[in-house]
Amino acid sequence: MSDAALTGLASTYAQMRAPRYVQVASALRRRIQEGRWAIGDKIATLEELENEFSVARVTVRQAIELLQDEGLLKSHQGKGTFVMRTPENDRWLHLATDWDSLIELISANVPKFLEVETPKELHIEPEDGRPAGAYEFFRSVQLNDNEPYAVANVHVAKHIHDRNPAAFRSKVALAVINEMDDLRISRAHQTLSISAADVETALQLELPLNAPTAEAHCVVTDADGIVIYSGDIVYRGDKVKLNIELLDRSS
Amino acid sequence: MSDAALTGLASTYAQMRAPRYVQVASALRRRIQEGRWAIGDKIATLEELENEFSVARVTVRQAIELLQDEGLLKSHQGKGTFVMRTPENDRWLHLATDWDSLIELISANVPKFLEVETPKELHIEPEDGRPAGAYEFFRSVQLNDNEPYAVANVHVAKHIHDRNPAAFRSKVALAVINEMDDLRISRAHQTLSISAADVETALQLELPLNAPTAEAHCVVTDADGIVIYSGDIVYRGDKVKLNIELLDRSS
DNA sequence: CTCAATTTGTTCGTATGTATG
DNA sequence: ACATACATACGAACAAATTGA
Repeated sequence: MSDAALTGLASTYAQMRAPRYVQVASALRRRIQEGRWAIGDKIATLEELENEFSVARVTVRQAIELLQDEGLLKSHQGKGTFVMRTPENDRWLHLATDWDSLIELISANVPKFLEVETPKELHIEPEDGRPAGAYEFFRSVQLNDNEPYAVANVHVAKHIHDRNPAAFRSKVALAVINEMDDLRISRAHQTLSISAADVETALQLELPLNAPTAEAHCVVTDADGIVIYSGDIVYRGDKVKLNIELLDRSS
Repeated sequence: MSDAALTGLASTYAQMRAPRYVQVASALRRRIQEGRWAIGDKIATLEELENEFSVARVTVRQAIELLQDEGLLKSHQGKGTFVMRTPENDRWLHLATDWDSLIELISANVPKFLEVETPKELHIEPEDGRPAGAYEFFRSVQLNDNEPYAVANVHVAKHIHDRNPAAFRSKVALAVINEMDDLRISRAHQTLSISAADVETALQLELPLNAPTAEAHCVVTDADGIVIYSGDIVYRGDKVKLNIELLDRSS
C-alpha cells in the first residue's frame, strides 16, 4: 500500500457528519473522561446544554440517553443528571518502536486468517527496496480476549514463504521470518499514520464507521535489499498507545 | 451490506452512524485511493454497486454525487462513471522520535497563543517525576500556511518560566527550554495516542467533530527529577505521519 | 407545610433528510 | 418522478419530581 493508500478516509472529514445528538454525546463523554465532571457529579442542566450546543432540548436528551445506555450517566427527574462511571480507557496495545519489542508484541498473538477473494495490490516505494519476483498474500484478524483489535494485510516474498508454508498459515508472518536464523534482515521500517475505519475495517474490528484507527505500514528487506515482507496493519485507535523516549540522560 | 451488519456497529467509541450513501461513498473513495480503480478507469455500474452493497439505486447515486462534488468521479449518461483524480493526501508533519528532531520540528513554528479562561489541570504521573511548586499555563494553536494543525496545552514550571517570561509568550515552550544552556534536562518522554476531536478541538483545528486526532503527552524533567514541562498536543490526524526505524543493519 | 424555582420527562406539530421500491 | 416510511431536529408547551426559602 502506497503512502497515499494509508490515508484511507483522511480527506473525507467532511463526510463524517454524524447526527447532532451523537456529536453532543461525544462531547459529553469526553468531559466525563477528562474528569471535568467526576463520578457522582451533577452535570450541566438540559437548558445549559441546549444553549451551549445550540440544539433543541430533545436533541440533548437523545445524547444523554445514549450515555445512559452506556452506563455513564443517570438522570433523575427534578434533580439533574449524574455521572455514574467514566468510559473505560484501556490502551493495552503498546506499539513497538524496535524490532525486538515488535517480535515480542506479535509473537503472543494467534491470528485468525481470513479467506481472501481480492488480494490487495503490493506497492513498493523505491526507497524501501527492490521487489522480489513473487509474493504470497495473507489477511488476518488479530484477537485479544476474543476481541479483534487489528487487521493485517501482508505480502511475503514467495521464496521465503516456500521455506515453511505451514508456519505462515498459522503464525504471524514476522514471527516466522524472525525465526529463520540463516535469513539476514538488513532493514525493518515502519510508518504509522492515523485514519478512520472504512466499512470493511469497521466490520472486521467491530468498530463504528469512521472510528479512529492507526495504520502501520511495515517493510522488511533482506541483505540484498529485496523486500521480503510488506505488511499493512490497521489497529483500533482506542487500544493503541505509543511510548517514545525522546531523551534520557538519567542513567 | 445488510441492515444488521450496519446497525450492529455499536461500540464504546462515539457512535458515528453515517447515512448509507456516505458509507458507500467511503468504500468507493478508498477503492480509488488504493488504485483499484485508476484515473480514467470506468468504475462498476450502478447495478453492480447496488447489488454489491445491497442498497437502492438512488443511494448509490447519492454516494457517487458526493464523490463528483469532491472531483473524484464524473458520470456520463450511457457511458458510465469515470475516475477523474485520486483524493490528495498531505501528511507533511513527521512526528519526532528523538529530542533533536523534535526541537527542529517545533522551532520552525510560530504558535498563536490563545486567551485561556479555564486552564487545564496538570496531572503528573509518579513515574514521570515530582511536581514543581507552581506552573504557568499556555494554550496555543500551531499554524502552517495559515492552516491550524495542532493545539497545545502546556504547563511550564514557574521558576523556569520566570527566567524569560517574554520568550514563553512568543515561542514554543520546548524551544525556549532547549535554549537554556545551563538547564540540565534529564529526561524527555512522550506518549502518543489516537483519539477523536471534541467540540473545542474541532473548532480550533477547523475539523469536523470526531475527526481522528493524535494526542501527544510530553513530559520533561530536570536533573533533580522535577517536571519542568508538561504538554498535551493534539494534532490533526490527517497531517501526521510517524517514521519508525525498527532495525537497520544496512550501515 | 406551602409555594416557587429548578430540573427532568413527555407530547405535539412541523420540517427536512435518508432510503426504499 | 412519485409514494411511502422512518430518522433526525426544532420549538413550544405542559407534566412530574425535587429542592429550598
